[in-house]
Amino acid sequence: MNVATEDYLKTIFNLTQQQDRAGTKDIADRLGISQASVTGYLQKLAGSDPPLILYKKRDGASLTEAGTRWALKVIRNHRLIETFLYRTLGYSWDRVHDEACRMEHVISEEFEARIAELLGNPTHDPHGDPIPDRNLHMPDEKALSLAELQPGDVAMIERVSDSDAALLRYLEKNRLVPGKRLTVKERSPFDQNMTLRIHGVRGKVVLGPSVAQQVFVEKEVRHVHTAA
Amino acid sequence: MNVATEDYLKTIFNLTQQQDRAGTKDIADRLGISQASVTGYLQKLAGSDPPLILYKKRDGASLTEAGTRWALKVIRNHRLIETFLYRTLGYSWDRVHDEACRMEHVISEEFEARIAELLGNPTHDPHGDPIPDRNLHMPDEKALSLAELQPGDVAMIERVSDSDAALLRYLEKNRLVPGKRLTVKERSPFDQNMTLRIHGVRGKVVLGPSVAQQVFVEKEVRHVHTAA
DNA sequence: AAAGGAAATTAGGCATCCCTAAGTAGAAAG
DNA sequence: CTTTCTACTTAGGGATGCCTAATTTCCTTT
Ligand SMILES: [Mn+2]
Ligand SMILES: [Mn+2]
Ligand SMILES: [Mn+2]
Ligand SMILES: [Mn+2]
Repeated sequence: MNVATEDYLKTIFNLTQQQDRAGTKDIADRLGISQASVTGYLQKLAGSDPPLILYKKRDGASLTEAGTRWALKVIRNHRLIETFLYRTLGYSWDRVHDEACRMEHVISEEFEARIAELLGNPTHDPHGDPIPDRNLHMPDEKALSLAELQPGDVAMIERVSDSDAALLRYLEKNRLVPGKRLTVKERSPFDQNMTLRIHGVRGKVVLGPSVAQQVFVEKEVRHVHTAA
Repeated sequence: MNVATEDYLKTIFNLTQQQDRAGTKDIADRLGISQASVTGYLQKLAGSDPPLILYKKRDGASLTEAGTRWALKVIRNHRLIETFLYRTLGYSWDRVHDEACRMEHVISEEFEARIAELLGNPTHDPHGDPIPDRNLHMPDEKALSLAELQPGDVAMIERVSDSDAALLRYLEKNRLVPGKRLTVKERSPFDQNMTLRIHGVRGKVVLGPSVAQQVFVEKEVRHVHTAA
């Protein structure tokens, strides 16, 4: 229906995956607009019928049932489009986000259904983010960041943050893509740099904490060798 | 860049294919907005830098060089998207227009280039309209309407008007699609109804003039049998 | 308890793109 | 030549979604 509303809902959804409420400043930062504009728009979204968000002055916003449904619809569009651009049109994974962020607001349900079909109803986008299904169900995204691992940990890359194109190019160059397994070799106590071995790839990779925080993993349970 | 501007330019382009200037009322009718709004917007388009249209009070609008280029870009997007929806996603030809009219404003040049490539640089959209090439060259659309044919004429359907979905469904049901050859059998002098035989299809089709006017053909030169 | 600072809000305003109502210009008809 | 009709323009205004500047609230620090 409406580009601004959809981008607000999507942003609030993403923010409330980690915290329980989305603050005015965080929303403003993500959307690249002023805090004052956000305040005004939040009031509007809370006052619409049906209300799309719960909003208490000075306490941020969270989505209502209606808002969540709408957000998931946009997120499904976004991630399906990204997958389509990547797989069918041959886009590189750092170029799909902006295109999807514009297209997600204009495609019809027919378009959505047809690309989902064409792609075989994919469950994850190129960055590893889960795609809500037709009924808008989406598995919980576990949020264990690579930065939280310790030396000796083995993990599989699940997904990476997709908003910074330069970061995506950097990650791809270093083979830090969803599906790859890795072992944490070292962790510097001073700058928090991590040294990794990526399985099936020669050499080691050293990552600063700002990068490691943007990569999310599933940790493998290590075999425990206790002396019997 | 801008949805409103692009739809105005596209509309003016289409109108000036037949007349030399696009009138305020015609533009208003096509865009479904008031004449007053059109007047205001035409003034803006004429005053922009560079000017996108030539506009003289009470004398309608025509595109400048810059305006033509922009219009052709949007038309290329539109027709490529229609072709893509039709061929790759399996849309029916009466459903591609609205989707394309929304998407045409948001896709990047990369998207345009990639679907053109995927489709093998098509020269015509599903309705038979020519697609401007990469350099925005487009062959002249000849505008001989089926309604202008006489009994005995043989012609090939080149293109059909694509703005009315119900008409498109009707045409398809009667096999009046680009590429088909037909012979005009009769023409009623009272209501201008035409009776056609479509080659390779059983039976005859009777078309009223309002339908026949929306179908454009290339007439075949008939063999002339002169007594020597 | 007071000061400082970050986050949020209010106030006022601007650009865009549309509207209705009222008036004007020009062409066609009488 | 005058009336009438149509197309067109002007005037005035509304919704949307953003802005900056100023103020308020609340939390942290001292
Ligand atoms: Mn978006
Ligand atoms: Mn993504
Ligand atoms: Mn359009
Ligand atoms: Mn078409």
